[in-house]
Amino acid sequence: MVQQGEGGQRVRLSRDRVLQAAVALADEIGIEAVSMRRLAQEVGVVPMALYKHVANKEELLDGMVDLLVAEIDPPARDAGWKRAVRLRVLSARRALLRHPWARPVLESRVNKTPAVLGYMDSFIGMFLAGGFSVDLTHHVMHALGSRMWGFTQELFQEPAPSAAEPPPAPPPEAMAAMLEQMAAVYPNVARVAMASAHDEGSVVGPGCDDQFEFEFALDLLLDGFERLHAQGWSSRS
Amino acid sequence: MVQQGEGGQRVRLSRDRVLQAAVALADEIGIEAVSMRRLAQEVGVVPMALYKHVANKEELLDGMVDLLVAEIDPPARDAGWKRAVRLRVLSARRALLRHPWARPVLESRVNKTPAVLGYMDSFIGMFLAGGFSVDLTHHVMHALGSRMWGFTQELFQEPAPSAAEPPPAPPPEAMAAMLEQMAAVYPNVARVAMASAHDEGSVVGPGCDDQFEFEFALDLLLDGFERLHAQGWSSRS
DNA sequence: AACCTAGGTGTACGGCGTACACTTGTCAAG
DNA sequence: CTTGACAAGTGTACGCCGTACACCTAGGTT
Repeated sequence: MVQQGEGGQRVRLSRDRVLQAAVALADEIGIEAVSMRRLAQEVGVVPMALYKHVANKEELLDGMVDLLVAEIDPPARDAGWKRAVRLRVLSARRALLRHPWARPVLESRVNKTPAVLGYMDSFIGMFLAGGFSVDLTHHVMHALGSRMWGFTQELFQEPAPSAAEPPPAPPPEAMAAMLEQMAAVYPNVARVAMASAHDEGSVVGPGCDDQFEFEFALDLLLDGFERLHAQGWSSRS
Repeated sequence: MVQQGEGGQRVRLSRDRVLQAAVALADEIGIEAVSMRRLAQEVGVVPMALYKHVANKEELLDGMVDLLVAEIDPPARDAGWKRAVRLRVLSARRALLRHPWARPVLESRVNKTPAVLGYMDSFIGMFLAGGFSVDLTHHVMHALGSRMWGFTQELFQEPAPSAAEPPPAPPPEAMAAMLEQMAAVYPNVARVAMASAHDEGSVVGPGCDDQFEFEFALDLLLDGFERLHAQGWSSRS
């Protein structure tokens, strides 16, 4: 995977090539396995060479987020605030699903880059353009929270696909016993887990449609926003 | 801080003492500074000694979460589902605010301990007891997402209080210039930031009431849930 | 031809989690 | 009181990590 020119001569590194490579690598092996050393190896260079292009690992991660943000569609024009917000969030979500590393990285970021601020700015702009008061817009952005980025803290997230293979699935009869025991100790969890599993034929496993859940909550919030907006809600009241 | 008995003799370690110490240490120095080595030093023992009480660092973090969960109040009795859920979430939030390390740790957890499952089970139970269908309960739990734990992904989280002191605040006139420039590039961000800052007299900084934002979004969701419940909503429709 | 400098190298340091072989302290049975 | 077993604590070591710092080197400018 070492990047080389025709005659074996090195291709010059650049900040952009470093960031692109980092994104590709994280897509491939997972963010927790991306180290400066591993990335350097990937671009065919000694680890310290990377530091000529990014100040440190934090800045590398910031740069990766910037690349992600660039994948999110701009706001739809003439669509009405609600539809525009919905479309954009779903676009963000698509970008996020293409890059599984992005969620934890976004969560960990503390300093906002210009690209991130730009995204937030234009996001806020959609509400303001829709006639929302500055006040309501503010609270509504908080209410959206991470949904602005196309994700929510998942209740049950399946363990990340890692190089280490998971323990072998227990045999079906043991599984049934486990389920029974589970139902005894956590009856409520069992009830909703069973119900959603039933609907799709899968006995266990996620058994619920991530995208559906996401849109369910998103629409619930958007409908709430609409109601508040219509009744001229303000935070001093 | 080495734990010793009267005559200087060691106090026996135990899993519980390890976990308690880990929580206290994380409260004090921040979770990112808690290492097995640092924790061992805190309890007056060599690092490897900890492994006689927890299998590895992951299990240590799981144990810390369990301690946190134990701080959350049980569901209120005879309060109606909405009030019960609201009270409980706010109790979780209080626990979370006492332990700033908990949010990132909760986010990173992948295997649910019995204590966590127990919390979720009784949480789900509040909706079922309120007459919610299993189906609606399922989606409603997803909609709550991390709010069940008393937090949401923050839009602007202030940098964690770390040992390293932050760069000195720029002089006020430079600040004004920065704000002006910011307003030019990110007009919408500037508008909502200004407005919320204005209300509280603080020129900049968070300038918005975390608790208020949290309750705003929580109530928006709960009201949405109520509406769906009242109209007998079901996911197949 | 001489020089400058941006980009790439090599070595090293202090941290991390934890495997593995060991000593030590405690307590129950003989 | 002795003994021996087992749990608790120790010491050393390995392979990772991010990155400071001094150095070399290839290209382009003068």
